[in-house]
Amino acid sequence: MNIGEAADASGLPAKTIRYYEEIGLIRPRRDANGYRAFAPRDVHKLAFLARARALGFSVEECRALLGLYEDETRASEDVKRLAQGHLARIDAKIGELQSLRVTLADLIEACAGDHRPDCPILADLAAGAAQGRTKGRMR
Amino acid sequence: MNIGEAADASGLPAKTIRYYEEIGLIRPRRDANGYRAFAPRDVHKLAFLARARALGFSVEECRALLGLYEDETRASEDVKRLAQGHLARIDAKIGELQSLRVTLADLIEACAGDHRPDCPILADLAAGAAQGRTKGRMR
DNA sequence: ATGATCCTTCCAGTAGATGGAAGGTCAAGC
DNA sequence: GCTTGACCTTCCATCTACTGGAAGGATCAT
Repeated sequence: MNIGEAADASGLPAKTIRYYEEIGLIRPRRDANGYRAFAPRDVHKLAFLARARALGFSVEECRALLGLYEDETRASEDVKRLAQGHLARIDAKIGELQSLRVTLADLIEACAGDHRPDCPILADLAAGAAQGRTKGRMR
Repeated sequence: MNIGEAADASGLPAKTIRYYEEIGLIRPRRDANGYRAFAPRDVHKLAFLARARALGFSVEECRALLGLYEDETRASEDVKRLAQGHLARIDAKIGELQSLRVTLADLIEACAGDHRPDCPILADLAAGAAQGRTKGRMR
């Protein structure tokens, strides 16, 4: 199976597959002509990686997950811990974004959005660094 | 005012300030010795940038915002449009993360997290690429 | 044989900094 | 006057996770 087929089968672009080989996530053997030859097992790993990346795991986390996946003697505890760490980061990110969202939505609402120059958004950016938030929300 | 002071005053690391100069966001003048000399106006711009970046605007959006801020004849409409675009991207990102969060939390909950190798998380990653989701949630 | 479509490697670029090396400058203290 | 240390300067490398493209070899269909 050449890289094109492996790409179709795994859902990853060929470029990405080459990159994953470069960083040592997979090691497909090579045909006599130098072409990469993907065994079903390789394609399976690629699909695993694609799914793990889609769930937001970092490439290094994916490496660890793949290692655990291939280790018959793994403890599910290790997998769970890894996933929990990732979940915690996602939650942190969501919280961060929701906080931004509130501030930004307030500012947008306060802005007339017409042809005049007066703008609470710019006013906040200019003053906000000092401390002022819209609507005087201060801690 | 040297870069160290400007950094303290604006809340941005000196490295970042140099970077912002490099990409043309600010143009502090130079003292005879080659040191950057920050006028209050420069520091104000840096603080503006720090706040805008903290709100998640991209550097290019910050450039545009700074341009609007300095343009007395701006229309608040333009600022608002920019901010609305950013808000939309934040909302999209939040949605994406929340979706990941649900899947991941389900998987984590299903995982015993003990010393045994059986693990629904790995099972999902291995099979998930095909289509299976935990709890058979399919569209 | 020829052209299209594969495949290969290698280099560069993306965003937004950050770290570090090598070296110039300045103010204080002795 | 000289050293020490805290500044400052530039330049280059590194990070994440790819992606784009150039140059060239291999394969396939006609």
